[in-house]
Amino acid sequence: MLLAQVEGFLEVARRGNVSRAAEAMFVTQPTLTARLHALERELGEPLFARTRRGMRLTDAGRAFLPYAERAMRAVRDGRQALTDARSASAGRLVLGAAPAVSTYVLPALLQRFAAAYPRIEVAVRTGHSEDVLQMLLREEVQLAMVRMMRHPDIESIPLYEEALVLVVPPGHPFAKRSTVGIADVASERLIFFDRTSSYYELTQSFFLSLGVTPREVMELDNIESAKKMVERRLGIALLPRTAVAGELAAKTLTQVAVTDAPAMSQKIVVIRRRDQGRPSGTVAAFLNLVRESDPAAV
Amino acid sequence: MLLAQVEGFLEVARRGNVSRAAEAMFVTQPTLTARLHALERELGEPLFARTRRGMRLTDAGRAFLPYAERAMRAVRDGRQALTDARSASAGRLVLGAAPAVSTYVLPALLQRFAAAYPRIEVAVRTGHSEDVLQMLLREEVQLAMVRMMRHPDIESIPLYEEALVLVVPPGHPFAKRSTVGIADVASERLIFFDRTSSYYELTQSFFLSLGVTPREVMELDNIESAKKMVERRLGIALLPRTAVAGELAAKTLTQVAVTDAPAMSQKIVVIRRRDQGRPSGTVAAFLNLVRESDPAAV
DNA sequence: ACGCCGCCATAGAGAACGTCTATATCTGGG
DNA sequence: CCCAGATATAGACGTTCTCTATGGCGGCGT
Repeated sequence: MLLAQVEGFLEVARRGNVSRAAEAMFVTQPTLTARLHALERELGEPLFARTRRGMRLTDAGRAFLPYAERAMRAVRDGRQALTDARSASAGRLVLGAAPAVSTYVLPALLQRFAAAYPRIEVAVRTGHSEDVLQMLLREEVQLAMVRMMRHPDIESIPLYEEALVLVVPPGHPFAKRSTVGIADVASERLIFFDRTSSYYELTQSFFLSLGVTPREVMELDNIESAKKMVERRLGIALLPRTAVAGELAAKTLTQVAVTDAPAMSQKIVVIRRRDQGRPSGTVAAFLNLVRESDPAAV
Repeated sequence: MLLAQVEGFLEVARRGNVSRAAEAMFVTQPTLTARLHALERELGEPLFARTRRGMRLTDAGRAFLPYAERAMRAVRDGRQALTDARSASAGRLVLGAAPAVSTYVLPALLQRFAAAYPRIEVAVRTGHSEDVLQMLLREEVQLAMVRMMRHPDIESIPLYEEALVLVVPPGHPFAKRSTVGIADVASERLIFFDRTSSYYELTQSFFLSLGVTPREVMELDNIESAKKMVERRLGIALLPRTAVAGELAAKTLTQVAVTDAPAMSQKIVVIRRRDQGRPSGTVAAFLNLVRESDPAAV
């Protein structure tokens, strides 16, 4: 069965006249007649009664009519759905994100995304990078923003570089010095966050590689609490730069450069299943927005 | 767009494998590949991501999937609806009927019809034959059971012959005589029914043609009341045979033959719009039942 | 490391069928 | 009595669909 036949059936049923229907469909009358005959042959029943005045539906035709309309509407809507998806004017996007990204980077990004694509519904699932990767592989999320990881089935798009910066409370002795050495840091009371996070490992290995044993004072399970501890002068901390941008601007925290320390940072990337072809629809829309974002603004 | 393409899309989406899907659809793999390519070309977007392991839906493919399913389901259901209609295993039938038919003939007919086709929904609209004809022409009913009428746009199928019979109460002088003459009848008190009915005209013209003026006693607007009047010995009546079959059997009324009267009867037919082709579905089912009915049983 | 197997894509030939123009057939109306 | 307007039919043409055979690419097992 051809959709052209179904369409012809509907057009003729509407107009009761093959010639006019053919004209409206930009085919000749014999063509449309042939389509109707083919459809009737396939269905094994005449759909029209031929009269001198034109074509009238038979009982069978009347019975088939609503289904034909439904089928054509489904195809039409399907085309429209693809157009919508292409222009990303509507749809749904499910993102995964590591906690730091979810808390400090995504809000601004999603604000702009929602402004650009108001009809796209967005959902975010947060978890450690490894967990989010699993979500992506299970196709529970379409995109994920996590620290760079290698996996054969994913491709990565660089997002930004997340540096760990040393923050101290205002008035701290370090705040007055333009720079401090790594040895200075190790002798301070340090505040760590989230032992299960990759940042924790990063920080630890950083000190270990320098043969320095940090004087751990406190360990919090989230960044926000760690910031508060520093603000209350309970210690100093190495925190992701994006997580303290607000406090630095508000001068409730002060950043101190560590001169002899290697750059402590990890790359944050957007990852995507490699087997889903070129991005399209809502996914492409989000990636475009990410790409055209001013990296400094992130 | 071809339905074969949509079907192929669904099959491949389900199995994630062109070769298996092709096998299931009884075509070769290159054929199915071509169908998918054609569909993607027409929609202007890849629906599948080709991987080493097979075919995976892209975002666009996922967006299109529900519409494809809907379209195929509509076509499948449409086919089924036609099959149902053909076997008349389900559907709807709207009948028109003259009052006498509706009251005395249809019940038995519909009882058997409902038994044979329990899933067919039946509606009956009653009116005088002329009005029912108009309903048929306006396609408010599919079939009508009325007295025989001529109209260029309808065709008639003989149903039965409705004779007017003379009925008298038991114990009436006529009841003891094997036959009565027309003159005897005219001198009795007669009960007529429904001045607007064709039976009324038929009866009147019958007497007039014989130069006899009936002594009208009573006129009721429905047959049922007329019967009651006769039973209460208020007169005798010429009534349709089907209307008094029950009373004759129960011996609450007695039929008397009128020897010198011409047959007073009219033909009851089933009529149908001529331009609706050969009957099918529920209509054909009803006509078949009518045709195979024992005429005596009506 | 090598070859085999399973995957989809491509090429080319042949058949099928969809579409066109032109014409036939029927019927009601002027 | 012919014409207008309806659908059906015939035959030629071209597209396109489907087939067989083959290619290319990776993974997996030996």
